[in-house]
Amino acid sequence: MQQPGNGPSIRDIAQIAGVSTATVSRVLNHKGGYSAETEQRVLAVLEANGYIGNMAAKTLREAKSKTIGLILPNIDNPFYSCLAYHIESMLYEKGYSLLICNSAERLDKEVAYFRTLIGKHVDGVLCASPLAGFPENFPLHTMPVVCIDRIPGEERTIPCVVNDDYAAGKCATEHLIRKGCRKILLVTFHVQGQTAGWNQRARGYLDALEENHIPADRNYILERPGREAPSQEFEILVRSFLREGRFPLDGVVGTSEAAAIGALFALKDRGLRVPQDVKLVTFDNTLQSVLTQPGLTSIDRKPQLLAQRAVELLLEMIAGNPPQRRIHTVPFELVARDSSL
Amino acid sequence: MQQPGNGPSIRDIAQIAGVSTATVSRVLNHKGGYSAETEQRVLAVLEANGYIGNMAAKTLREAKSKTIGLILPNIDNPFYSCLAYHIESMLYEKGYSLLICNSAERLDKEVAYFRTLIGKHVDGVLCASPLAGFPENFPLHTMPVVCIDRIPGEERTIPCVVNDDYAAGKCATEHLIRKGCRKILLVTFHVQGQTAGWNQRARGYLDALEENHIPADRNYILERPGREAPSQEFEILVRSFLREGRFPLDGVVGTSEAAAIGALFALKDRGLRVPQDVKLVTFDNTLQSVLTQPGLTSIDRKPQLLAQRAVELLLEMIAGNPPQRRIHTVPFELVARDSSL
DNA sequence: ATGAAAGCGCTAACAT
DNA sequence: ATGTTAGCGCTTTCAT
Repeated sequence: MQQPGNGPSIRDIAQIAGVSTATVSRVLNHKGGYSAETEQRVLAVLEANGYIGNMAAKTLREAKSKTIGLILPNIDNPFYSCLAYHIESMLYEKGYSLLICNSAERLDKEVAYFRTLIGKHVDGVLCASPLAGFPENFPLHTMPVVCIDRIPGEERTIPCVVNDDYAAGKCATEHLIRKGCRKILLVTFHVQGQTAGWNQRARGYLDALEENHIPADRNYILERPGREAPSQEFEILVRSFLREGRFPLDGVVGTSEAAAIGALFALKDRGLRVPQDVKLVTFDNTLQSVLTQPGLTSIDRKPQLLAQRAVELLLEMIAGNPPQRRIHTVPFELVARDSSL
Repeated sequence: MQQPGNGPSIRDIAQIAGVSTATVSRVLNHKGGYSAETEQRVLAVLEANGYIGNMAAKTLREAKSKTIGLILPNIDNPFYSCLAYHIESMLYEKGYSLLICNSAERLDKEVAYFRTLIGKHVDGVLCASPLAGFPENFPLHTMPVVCIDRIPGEERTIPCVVNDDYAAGKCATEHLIRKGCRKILLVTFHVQGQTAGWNQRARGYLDALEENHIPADRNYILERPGREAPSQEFEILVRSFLREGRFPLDGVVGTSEAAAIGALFALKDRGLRVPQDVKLVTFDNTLQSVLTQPGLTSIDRKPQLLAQRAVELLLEMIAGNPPQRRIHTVPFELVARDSSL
């Protein structure tokens, strides 16, 4: 079979340089054990013939591929594309390629991708997904895996890098309370089968209310299934909440940008002014939060830091050093904008 | 060396099933030449032992990897992440994985990635980049390549899928003229060394003016180098244009969302109302165009169609059918919003 | 219908 | 310092 790009193989190079394949291999991998003169000659032949190593052969031999898999629910969501951007950037510097696996929130796709990744001998997997619902006997633990932004169920011992979602939910809610809000709506998504962030954010919301002696009310929690629902879905939810007219409202916490944007559009449509009538806080702080009018006060989850910690952790694991802790927390920051003035 | 996931190899399976590796391979690949009984037995053993094929071995043997490379300037730009989303989705259905290569507009990174892709024996490359400035002798043509959204220089015979950027630039400008604009600013980015879209869009802008007997004025063309400049860069450009105060203005064509958003912010800052004082048209029509106030009239470039045509074309080439035409044009559509009311 | 064996390009253990 | 060679897991040709 052909060499990639129809170029020369290590054997061709060896022949031209008048050495053995072993020597070429040693030079290629800086293993030492050759004279400076030989090195020069081999290097020159390599260069002159445009040698490109056959990674398949190398992977077959060494069982590593210099490739990392990234599983995420939706690359077209600005939060995840930002995460992917930083992950790619860091991995590139370390000589790794990135296989993108868009799970589209489908378990079957996620499982299938994981099998593919194993088959391709990736050196590790970064997973912005809870890994919930995998078959009992699935060989998840035969490879370094780090979860981002999701905490897999306790039965798994997979390390993860997350924000303190409980604290973030509390922080967002307290911000509104500090601004004088008392009737605060929580607009959130709902993901099955995980110890998920949203849950923690909702807990933070509830505790913030309680600590400030504001009675919680089930009617003030709007939930929609699925991580990646478009804002229109949330807009419908909030519209119907407003239509009933039974519930006074002066604040909204959206646990995703889609949730907050949906709420914003519903409020505007209803003639409610933000922030004068209703104040709004959201999560993720992507460019979207800057573009709306008013700009959205948003919990910045520091995607670059999440990416950095996750990559560091994964590379450590690949190097053979198991992580000390299971859960790694990255700080967040509330960025105040006009929506909660 | 180990099998991926420490699972069984084809030899283990053969042994357990009491057949030869050749037979297992034949069953795996539905090649025929075995009894129904044998098939059942092998299939059962495969299943029972959680066999996962070693793609490295297969790739080494067959010189194909069921993997496609995608080179793009910035995965965190909503237009490209949308493109990536659709490409991934279609390729997944066809059994391919996607290697993401974020060139960050750096030629060195692009070249390095291309070498890596060759080494990994990818079956083809999709490239949202002009492939300009590659070394003369670079083995670009040893692999199926399709360009998206960029037309590589004439010296290359690489097929591409694009919009008619000239027509789109003209369309955007004519839309403003039809709305009564006569003093129209073009805010655009500038990419070196290519027969680039922006160029065509600018040409369309100029021709639209000419055909409507509006004199073109070099002062009304604001250019910024680089495909991926943030909106702030364009905002600065437009601010200084407005600050001079020498130029009456009633319309702006931004050839990217960043350009238009920068312009919008600069106009607002200057106290100019959109669309009453100045009307605005942009390109790309991502969610961003919906979020600003007012919503932006935008040229929808149909990223899903671009992705679809590009993937189809590439898969055809991989199947051994060279494309009939070099340039494949995908329609665009102007979506009117409040910014040009 | 099935098996034996060669070989894809590379690395590493074992010569020398 | 350098060469020889086995073998990673797979497909395929050639036997039978």
